[in-house]
Amino acid sequence: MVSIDEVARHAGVSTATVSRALSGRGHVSDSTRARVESAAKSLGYVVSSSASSLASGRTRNIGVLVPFLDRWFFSTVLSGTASALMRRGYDITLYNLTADREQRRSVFETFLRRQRVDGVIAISIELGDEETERLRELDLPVIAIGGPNPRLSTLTVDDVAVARLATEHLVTLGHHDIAHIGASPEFDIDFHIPTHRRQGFEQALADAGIPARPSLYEPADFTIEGGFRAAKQLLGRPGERPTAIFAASDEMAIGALLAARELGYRVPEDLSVVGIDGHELGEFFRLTTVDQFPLGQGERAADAILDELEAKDAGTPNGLPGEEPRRLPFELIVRGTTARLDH
Amino acid sequence: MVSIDEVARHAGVSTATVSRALSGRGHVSDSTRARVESAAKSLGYVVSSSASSLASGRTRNIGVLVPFLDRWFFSTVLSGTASALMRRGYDITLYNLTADREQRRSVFETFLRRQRVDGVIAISIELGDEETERLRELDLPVIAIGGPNPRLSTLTVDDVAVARLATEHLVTLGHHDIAHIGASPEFDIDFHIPTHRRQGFEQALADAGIPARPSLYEPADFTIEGGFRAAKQLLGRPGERPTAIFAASDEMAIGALLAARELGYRVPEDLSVVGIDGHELGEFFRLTTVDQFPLGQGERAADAILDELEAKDAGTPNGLPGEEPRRLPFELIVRGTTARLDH
DNA sequence: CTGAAAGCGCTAACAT
DNA sequence: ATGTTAGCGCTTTCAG
Repeated sequence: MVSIDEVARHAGVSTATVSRALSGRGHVSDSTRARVESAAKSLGYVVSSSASSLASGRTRNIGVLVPFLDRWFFSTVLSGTASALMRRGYDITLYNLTADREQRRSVFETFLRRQRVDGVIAISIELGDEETERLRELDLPVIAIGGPNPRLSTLTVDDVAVARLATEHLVTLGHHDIAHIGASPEFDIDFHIPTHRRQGFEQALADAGIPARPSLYEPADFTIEGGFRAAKQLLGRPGERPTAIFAASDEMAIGALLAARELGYRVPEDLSVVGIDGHELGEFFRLTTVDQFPLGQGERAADAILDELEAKDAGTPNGLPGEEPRRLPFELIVRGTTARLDH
Repeated sequence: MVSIDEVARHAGVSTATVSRALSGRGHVSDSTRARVESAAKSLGYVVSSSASSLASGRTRNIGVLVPFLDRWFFSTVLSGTASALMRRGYDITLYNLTADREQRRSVFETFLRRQRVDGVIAISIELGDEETERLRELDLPVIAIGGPNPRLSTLTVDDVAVARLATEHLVTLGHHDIAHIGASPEFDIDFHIPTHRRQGFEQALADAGIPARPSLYEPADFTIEGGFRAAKQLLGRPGERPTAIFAASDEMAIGALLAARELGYRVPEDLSVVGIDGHELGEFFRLTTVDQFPLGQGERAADAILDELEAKDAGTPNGLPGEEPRRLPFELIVRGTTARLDH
């Protein structure tokens, strides 16, 4: 591998000048810079990241924590993050937090402490107090998508408001008998999103003066299959039948659509269905949803952390932890699975 | 950040001994090792990756190239790779090759040359000659999933055989009028998988003495929506109608299933459908498919590269490039979308 | 089995 | 604007 002295020799300058010319830190005359750059290019020189990191303390690398790699939502956010980071010349090292507690611990106690990264982005991770503390001890910029977590900088979408919006849409269309597919009321309180979405659903009903009916709740696990099963229950059992279904994720909404179709219900004539997320399949299924722009979330997190890094570098730190959570946008997308209730 | 001398001081030994005790390279008495380990643990010491890499030339980090992050197949392979690497203490830095040619170039010319990784795994990337050459110049172990590429170590599934197997299944069930959804014959030859699958399909038909019929080919783009559209064409237009559909991916097969249902065909009574891949939704849709175990592919690639690294380290390099491509397993999974043709 | 010391390849004062 | 030089925090001979 060609090293910096070789470039220096070819350009007829010192290694310090090569470093300055190539990194853009410190002044170098235009003519020397040109000479250095051409020498570097012709030799195929690229700065060694470990040598540079060791000397400068900067790695040009961001650690990204994800809970799942193979689920649409997370991989889409990650995709946004990856492209934004790469655009700005940063590498990304990926930490996939698995169910294995021991392995998860090791990410916080070992992997992240190798001084391999300049900052950390945590994508929709439900962080324990200890984990949050480990992150803070890193003394690195951290951006969490999700939360809000008062001890970290967060980008968060207001899940209560999102669910309220979806439900209000149904109410506006005249629906009263609206079922809920998502977290059961006694759901694990560690995982907040499903609970928030249920709360938003209930708020919208309450605002409209519609009493909640336990028989219209059906728990499911956020997959297509889970939504399918839940909808089968809701639509198949005798007694009160909903005219609309609120599904706490698009995947479950799609499952519900499939179930309705299989039972012979026409959507949206006999049944309206609304989801949440902005899933890529939503368009195909003509699904009405509240889009939360996951790709954009990933990009924003990347930009936020790089901005913080640059500000820190320039000596004007912004984005202190503990600040107000930054709010992420969302939008109701009305497509073909919801319609006015026929009287 | 606590450094190695602190640990050395606490344990009452030299930094060299700390290094040896913690890395396991070179001999250290059991009692010293124990003292060092406890000092390290109590101080929360973790080796600095840049310092260690600079001194040793080893990074404990593998670069992973993927063409898409947000498509099921690739993110599943990646998931397998990530968990296997993490299990063995390796970090993974992710390079998402986008459509942007310039950015793609920069991955090969710059990002990968930063000496940040000990090896590279390329997941289903169609590498150009120049790119292959850049990879070889890195002088690092490289494993490509896909190919085969005679200039690289590859793990490849025999796509021709896979498609043949799926088609033979249909033939065995008595089908003659079998449609093909996938690459059109004049498809971009740069991207091999769709073409291989079409060839396997044709071989199976030829073996069974069934002439290929152009009207039973419908091109599609490997998405659910693409499969849906293609199946609508095949099943909706007047003239000869297939009794079975071979879809070159599970996603297209699922689209075809949905289209069939919408047109009122019963599956498998009126129409058999087979896919390829082993998609997570296959079970839900009762889809007959040829599974290629993407999670396992990712794990195998990780294990292969780590084995190569260890062998190299131990001075017994194996897995030279140019070797025979290692074959990946696949298996016909017969579920509910295929049945014997009714006469 | 352990310690001393010489780098690994770069960056960042400090000079000039 | 550029060069000199002292590290950055480890690993690895080389001695002992």
